[in-house]
Amino acid sequence: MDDDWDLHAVVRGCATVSSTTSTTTTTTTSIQPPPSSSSCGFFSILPTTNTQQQSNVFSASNINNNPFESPTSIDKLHHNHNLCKPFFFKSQPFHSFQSSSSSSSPPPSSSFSYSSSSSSLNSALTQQQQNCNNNNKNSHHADSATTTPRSKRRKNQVKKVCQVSAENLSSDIWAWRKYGQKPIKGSPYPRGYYRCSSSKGCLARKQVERNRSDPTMFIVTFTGEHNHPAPTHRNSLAGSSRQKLQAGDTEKALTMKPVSVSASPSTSGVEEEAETEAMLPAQKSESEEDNMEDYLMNDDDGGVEETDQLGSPDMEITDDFFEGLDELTAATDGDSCFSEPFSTTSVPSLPPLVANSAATTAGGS
DNA sequence: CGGCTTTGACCAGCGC
DNA sequence: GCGCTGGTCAAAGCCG
Repeated sequence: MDDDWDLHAVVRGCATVSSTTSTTTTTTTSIQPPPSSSSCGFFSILPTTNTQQQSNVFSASNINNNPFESPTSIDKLHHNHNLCKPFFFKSQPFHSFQSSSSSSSPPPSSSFSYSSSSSSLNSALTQQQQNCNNNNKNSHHADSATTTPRSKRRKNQVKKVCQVSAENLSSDIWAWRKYGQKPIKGSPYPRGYYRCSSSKGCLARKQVERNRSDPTMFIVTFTGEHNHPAPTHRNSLAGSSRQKLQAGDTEKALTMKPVSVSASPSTSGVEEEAETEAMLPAQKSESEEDNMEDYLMNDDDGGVEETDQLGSPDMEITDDFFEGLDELTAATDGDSCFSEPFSTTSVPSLPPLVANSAATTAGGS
C-alpha cells in the first residue's frame, strides 16, 4: 500500500542487474542494442581483493542480461577470475569496485556485493566472503542459502547486492515473478520481492529496492541460486505479464520521486517504466532473442568481458548512492565492494533483450 | 486458461 | 522474553 513504485516491473526484466540504480534517464534514451562485441555480461563478478577477500562486488553496468548464466559461463569465470558464482552470474559489463572506505569513491555504476542480512551486513560479508571462497572451491556455495526453505533474514544467508539502473534491471534474462512488496523502514521506497519464474523449483530470489539517495538507481539483492540453466530464448509469455507502460509512462516514472511511503501501488511506475523503456515493444521480439543469444555467446566466448567491459555507463554511483547503501553496505566497509571508480561513462547499450527481459527468460522451454 | 501482479496477514529472525 | 522488521504465503483480480 505504501509503495510508491512498483519494482516488479523492473525486476522482471532485470533481474540480473542488481545494483541499485539505474539511471532511468539513461534508460529512456539510452537503450540501444548492445554491440555484439561488447557483449558483456551482465554483471561482472570481481573478487575483491585482499582485505576483503572476496566480497565480490559486482557492478552491473549495463546490462544486459543475466546475472546468472549458464554454468558454463560461470565456470569460465571461475577459472579466469575466481569469481564467486553463488548465483551464477554471468559476467557482464559491470564495473566492480571495491569500497575501501565505505564511501570513498563511489563506483561509477553498479556495484555488486555479497551481503548477508541487511542488518548484519558485516557479518554477512564475512560469511559471504567465506562462502565465496567456498564457492570458488566447491561451487556449491549457494546451496545452503538456496536450500533454505524460508530463510527470513538470515545472518548467514548469502546475498548479492548491486546497484543497478533501470536499464540494467530490465536487462535480466531471467524471468522473475513478484511475490511480495513491502515498505522498508527508513526508505521512502518499497522493496519488491521476486522469485525466478523460469523454473518452478528455482530458489533464486531477487529483491529490488530503489536507492534512497538516488531514485534513479535500484538496489538489487540476489539470493539463492538458479537451479536451472539460463533461458536462452525468451518466451513471449514469460514475464510478459503486464507491461502497460509505454514510453510516455516511462518518463513519468522517472519523474516519480520518492514519495513517502504512501504512494499508490499501482504506480509501479518506476520499475515498469524502467522496463518499459528498456523494452520497447517494437524492439523486443525476435531480434531480441538474437541479440540475446549473441550476447550470451559473446559472453561465453569472451568471458572476459565481465571485468573490463564495463562500461557501464548507466550506472553511475555517487555518494548518494553510497549513502543509501550505507546501511546496506555498512558492513562492507572495508571490504567492500564499492570502491573502484569506474568510469562508466559509456554505456554500451542494452540489447534489445532488455526490452523484455522480463519475459525473457522464462520461456524458454 | 495460465501466469503475473497486488495486497494483507502470518511467521520467523534479529536486536535489545 | 518482547517487540520490531523483514520475508514469504496465499487469495483475489487482471491481462494476454
